[in-house]
Formats: sequence, structure tokens, C-alpha cells
Amino acid sequence: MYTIGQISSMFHIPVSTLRYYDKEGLFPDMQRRSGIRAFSEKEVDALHMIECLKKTGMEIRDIKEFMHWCQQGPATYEKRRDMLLQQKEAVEAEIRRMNQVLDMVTYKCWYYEQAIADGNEERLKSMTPDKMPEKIRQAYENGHK
Amino acid sequence: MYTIGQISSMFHIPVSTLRYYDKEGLFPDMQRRSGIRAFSEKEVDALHMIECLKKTGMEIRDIKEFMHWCQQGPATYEKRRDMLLQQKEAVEAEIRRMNQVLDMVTYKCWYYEQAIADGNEERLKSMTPDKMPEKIRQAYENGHK
DNA sequence: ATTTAACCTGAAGTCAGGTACAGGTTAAAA
DNA sequence: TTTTAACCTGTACCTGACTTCAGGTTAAAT
Repeated sequence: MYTIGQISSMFHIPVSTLRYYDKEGLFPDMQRRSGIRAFSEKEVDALHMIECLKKTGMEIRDIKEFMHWCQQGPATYEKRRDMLLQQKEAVEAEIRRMNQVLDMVTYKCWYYEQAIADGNEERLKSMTPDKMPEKIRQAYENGHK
Repeated sequence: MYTIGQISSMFHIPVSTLRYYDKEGLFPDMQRRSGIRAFSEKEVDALHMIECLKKTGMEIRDIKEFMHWCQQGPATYEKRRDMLLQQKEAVEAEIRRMNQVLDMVTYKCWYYEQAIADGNEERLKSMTPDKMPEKIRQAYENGHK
């Protein structure tokens, strides 16, 4: 059993945030000892899962739903897997989006390197993709589709 | 020259958001015709850049700084390039982070597939990485480092 | 000429995910 | 035993990026 302060230093999460998570229902049925929260291994596991789900960009209210399913045992395995599969797709989509954004800024960086070399943007403004270096053209086209 | 309503439908951005951007200084020295905003090609270009920078996760106040540099001509090319290079690094870091998150949820998805097949988590709870399938082990190890 | 649509401003409201504060209780250390 | 550190609650506040609203002006259409 751990106090909220111990959990705070274990996870590097402010005490206020742990209390906020609790208030939001992320630790269903956590025990208390004369009013004081008692974090067990169950809550430690929960917190690892919460951190994982947060990193995927999941909202607190959905994490709450997931944690409540965890309380209900094997009957909710499918629900939990489905939610994770959905998050996995969301993460994959986000990675695709970010790669496109990366191409966009790669092009913009090249653009400014050229502008610095030229001293102005005249040549660049009238440049068509086929006049760009291969790599930049690819970035430009992927970034602008 | 375009009205705010025309720009709104061209970019699929609410009129209120365009006014908010203007208030935040994202269109330095935009013209007015008897109090009414007149968006020129310059503001259209600016808005394309704003959309790009927003996608990289840049904050409004930093976008404002960038747009003000754009007003100042060739003297600020280096500053603009440096800011873009910095955003590029930020995007690359974010992609690396998301790939790690992806490995984490890939493992969790596999975990629940196993739990569904087993009907419980007993076998899984005591499983060491060397007993996992190769791909899952890699995801597990990458996701947990 | 009048109506109506699109524009304007400033201020307030919204939402997520916390963080800070005031005032009070519990429990470990001196 | 007393002090002090760590805990508790409820409420208020914060940030970022908008959105909404009330009340007023401009300009296009009838």
C-alpha cells in the first residue's frame, strides 16, 4: 500500500493531478484508511495503463470508461481490446498526418535556405515542382496533397 | 480582395476564428475598407502558412512572431528558417514518440487477444518477454523503454 | 427607400486538463 | 506531548484556442 505522496514521486505526477484523476473516477473503488487514499498494486497497474492511454491522446472520460471495464473482469476483455484497437488506429493515423506535416516543413526549410542564398524569393515564387531537387519535390508533393 | 466570409468558405475556417486570428496579430497591417477587413493575396499566403505552422503544433503567439517577421522582408529569412528548423525537430521528435506509443498499444492489443483466448490473465501476468512472439516482444521492449 | 445579409466590436462563455488556495484532519517525528 | 509534515475537501483559478452573444454599422438586393 502506498500513500498519494509515494505514488506522486514514483510516477512523477503531482499529488493534485492524482487527486484530480481520482475525482474523475480513474481509480474505481480505491480503498481509504480513515479518509486517506491507499494505493495498492491495482492502482499502480491502473496508473501505468492511464499513462499509456493518455499518451495515445485518449480523453479522461474515455480512460474512465476503460478503467471501469477493468473492474468488471474477463467479461469486458472484448470491449477493452476494441477500444485499444481503435486507439491504435488513431495513433497510426496521427503518425501518417505528422509525416505529411514533416514533409511540409521540410519543404519550407529548403525554401528559406534558397531564399537566404538568393537574397529574395523571386526565383522561388515562380518555381514549379519539376525544377526542385528530387527529395524536396517529393516532400512538397506529399506535404501539399 | 476578399471579404472575411469568402476567406471563411475558401479555407473552411469559421469567421469568428479568422477575426480571432486577426485580433491575435496573425495578419499584420491587413487593410480595411470603411472598417471592413480586406483580405488580399498576402493574407491568403499568410493563412496557408498559419495552417502549416498550426499543424506542426506551434502556438498562436509564436505564429504571430513568424508572421511579423514575414512583414519585414529578406532581413528575417534566417530567423524564419531557424524557427522552421526548430519546428521540424519538434515534429520529428513527436513522430518518434508516437511510434513508441504505437508499440505500446500494439502490445496491449495482443495482450487482450491472448486474454480473450485464455479467458483470464493468469498466463499473461507471469509472462516474460522471451516467451512472447518476436514481433510482440519487440513492440513490448520498444514501448516500455 | 427599405429590408436584409454580412460585416463590426468588446466582453463573456466554453472546454480540457489540470493547478492553487483556504481551512481542516491525521499521523509520524522530536 | 507537541509540532510538523502529509493528508483531506471544496472551490476557484489558469491556459490555449476558440465560440457566442449583444448591440451596432455597412452594403447589397428588392
